[in-house]
Amino acid sequence: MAGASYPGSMNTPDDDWLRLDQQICFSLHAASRAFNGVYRQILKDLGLTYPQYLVMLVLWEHDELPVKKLGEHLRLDSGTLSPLLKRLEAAGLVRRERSARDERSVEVRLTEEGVALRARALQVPRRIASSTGFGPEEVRVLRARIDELTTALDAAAALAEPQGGSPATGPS
Amino acid sequence: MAGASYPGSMNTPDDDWLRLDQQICFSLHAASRAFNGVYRQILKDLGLTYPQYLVMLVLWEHDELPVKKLGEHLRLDSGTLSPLLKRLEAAGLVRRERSARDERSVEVRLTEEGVALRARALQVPRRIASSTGFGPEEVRVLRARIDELTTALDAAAALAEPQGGSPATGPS
DNA sequence: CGCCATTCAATTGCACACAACTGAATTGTG
DNA sequence: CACAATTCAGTTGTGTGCAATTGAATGGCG
Repeated sequence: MAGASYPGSMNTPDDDWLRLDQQICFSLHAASRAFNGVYRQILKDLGLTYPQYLVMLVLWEHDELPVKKLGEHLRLDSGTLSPLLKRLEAAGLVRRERSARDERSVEVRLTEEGVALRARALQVPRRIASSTGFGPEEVRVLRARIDELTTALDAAAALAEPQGGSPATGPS
Repeated sequence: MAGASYPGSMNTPDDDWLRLDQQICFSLHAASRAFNGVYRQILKDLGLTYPQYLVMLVLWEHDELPVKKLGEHLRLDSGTLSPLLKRLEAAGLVRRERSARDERSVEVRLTEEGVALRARALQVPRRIASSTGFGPEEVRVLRARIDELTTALDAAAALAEPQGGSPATGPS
């Protein structure tokens, strides 16, 4: 237990880090929820939640996909996707059927209704964009920056977690 | 097909917006969860979740605060904070007591244990920062950009939602 | 062929987030 | 003072998100 002594330290004190930390992690947290809130309002017309919309975006591009692949696109696991997909199925937007070739896998496929919904969804991005006041180019730049962050964070998480890698810093 | 062309307009077509929308909203969603994942690992030692950590950050700065004020700092409502605070209380980190001056209000106050936890939390921001690989300046720039986004989104949500202020009724 | 590890989706348990509502306390108004 | 509107924390219900487990199906290996 290192007794911290710091009163006159010239290094960035831990206290300041704690404040800075609050700002970046809180900023992203708040931004995510703000986005969620705007999407919630706009998607209400379509009867979709924000994560359900994300799933539909993927399906509109792929039309048919096993749950596993869907999870890879969205970085979500079956614990999240299974109940979500059941709701989409109950809403009549998708159909789920076990693959004939591999009985473990479940194929998710759009219904006609699900395909048709895309036409109404085409307005969503424009309404979102006008909410942000950002242009296409600004959006692109910001997205690239955020993706860098995500990539770095995922890499760090992968180093700390799995059975293969032993963290040098044990919990003590 | 849906290839509606806008003769004289260089506007981004709906299809492109949909694709771009997929990327930006997914990016932010993924980044938020990636952050959550990294914090989860680091905070496990402290016995805190990420939102609980955010609450503690505020309390370490204010020491005593009514639930309402806490919610304003974090943009969270009592539906989220009440159970969260009960868990922090069960963990012995905070105490909740009805205000004497206003019986509607509940004052949240750190216990000695809660205050003491701050010393262990001082390492967290450094570990997060190293996970991102971003320097302080990069973090500042990105944060500013994200905050712009949040501000714009909140403003848009406020216009669309409230009871009195329908867009038509809005002040010109 | 039989056995075992792996791969899937689904389920369970816990913790947010948020809308909608409840109920108690306070404030504003006459 | 009485009464209605407002403020505040708490509760309920729905929908993620994730860790851990379950159970069926598959593939590899001898």
